[in-house]
Amino acid sequence: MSEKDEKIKSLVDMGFSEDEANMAITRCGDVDLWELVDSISASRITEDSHSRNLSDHQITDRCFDSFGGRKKARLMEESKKKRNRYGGRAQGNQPSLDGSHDEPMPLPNPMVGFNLPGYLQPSVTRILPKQDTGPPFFYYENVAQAPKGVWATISRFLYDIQPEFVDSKHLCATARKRGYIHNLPIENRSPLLPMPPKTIFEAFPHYKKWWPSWDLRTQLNCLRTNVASAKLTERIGRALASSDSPPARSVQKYVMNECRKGNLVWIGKNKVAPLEPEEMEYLLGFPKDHTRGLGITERYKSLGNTFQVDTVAYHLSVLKVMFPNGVNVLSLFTGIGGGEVALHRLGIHMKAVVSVEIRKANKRIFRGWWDQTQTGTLIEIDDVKSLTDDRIVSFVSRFGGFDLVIGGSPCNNLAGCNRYNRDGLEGEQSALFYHYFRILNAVKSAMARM
DNA sequence: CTGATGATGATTAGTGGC
DNA sequence: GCCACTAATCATCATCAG
Repeated sequence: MSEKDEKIKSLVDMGFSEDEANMAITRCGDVDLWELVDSISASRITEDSHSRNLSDHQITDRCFDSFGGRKKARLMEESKKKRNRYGGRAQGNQPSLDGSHDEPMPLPNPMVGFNLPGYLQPSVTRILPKQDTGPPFFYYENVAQAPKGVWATISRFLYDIQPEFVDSKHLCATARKRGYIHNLPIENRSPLLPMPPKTIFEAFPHYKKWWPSWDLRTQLNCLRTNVASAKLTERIGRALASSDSPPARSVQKYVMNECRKGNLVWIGKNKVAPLEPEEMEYLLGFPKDHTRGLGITERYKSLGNTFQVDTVAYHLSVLKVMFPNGVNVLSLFTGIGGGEVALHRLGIHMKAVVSVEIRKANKRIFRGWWDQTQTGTLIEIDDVKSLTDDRIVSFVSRFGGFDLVIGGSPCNNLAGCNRYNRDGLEGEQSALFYHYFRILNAVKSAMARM
């Protein structure tokens, strides 16, 4: 299969037609896949606004501002340069030859977003262009520590809105460094109450008993989808048992390294263990036993992939006064329903949720929670690829539009702990981001015609 | 066939000495 | 600036037991 054919196949997989793919390649030449997507989306929306009633000034302005002007100029600029994927390990910090470079997207330190409850930092004020404010509101999430250039690309697609990077360790006892791009107001936010504990001992007081004085951790690292093996925790136990008290520095170093990597806690003398699923549910802001009923492996996988509810709820809290009668939600990559749990805990009624989630285990958990706690309408869809523009128009018509489009697209090909397929935003799963983009634009477009 | 288990580095950013 | 070092990280695969 030629390179061109592969690109066409990828674009078709993303939900574009073969004609559109061919035209984009003709227009742009031999450029990266994401630039082709950009080009197709630009021409789609430009056509859309041409074929529509031109008295709709807001939409017309919006399209030409966002795509007709800036983006085309930028495409010409950037299509000249070759992008340097990680893979050439010999290249290191090689400066770009033509002088151009991706605009840097540094992660803030401390990673506290625009503001956080209880932090007396200067609260950021931001003014979004009118065309980027809702309706609909949207909320997009992914891992903060993605490969270079990924967040710059995501931000570019999502209307050049600056990501809000937040480490959930500032809100709860476990780290979770994530980037959020949204068009929600950022004033007058309010946290879920009660505020979750921020330290390991506050969250799990019984671990004090066996916690050695030389383990200085007060918070846990990011909860992931896998757990340390029993063999590993046994090795740690043996190393400590055959050591002095306190252990030699080299032993301490080995043990602490493994404890940090595996998020291990002290459950006995010289005995460490990974967290239980129930403890993860608690740290992440879910109700007790939210994922109960799945196998242990599935529970860890589902929990490792979800939102930290308090963090997301803090951002979504501004919706409460805006929608006293409830919201219609389009939920992409729903997972176990972190966004919905956040809305529920905020006391925001969900009139209807259209949920797209492909894993059966997640669907079962979410459906179970919904049936027990909600009275609104739930519509389940398996795959973002099958949520076509036509179906979106139909849903928008049926529900009178969506108030919130929320979702975090797959991080598989972005996450640092992936040894095998960390190939960036164009990776097999992470490329589904472009469906988030496509679907969001389809919703905006359909709602503009209401 | 399905689910549980155990083993498997690299890419980033930051720090501190020189 | 350069280099050694510390540190964190929504994962994947082969294999095994049932």
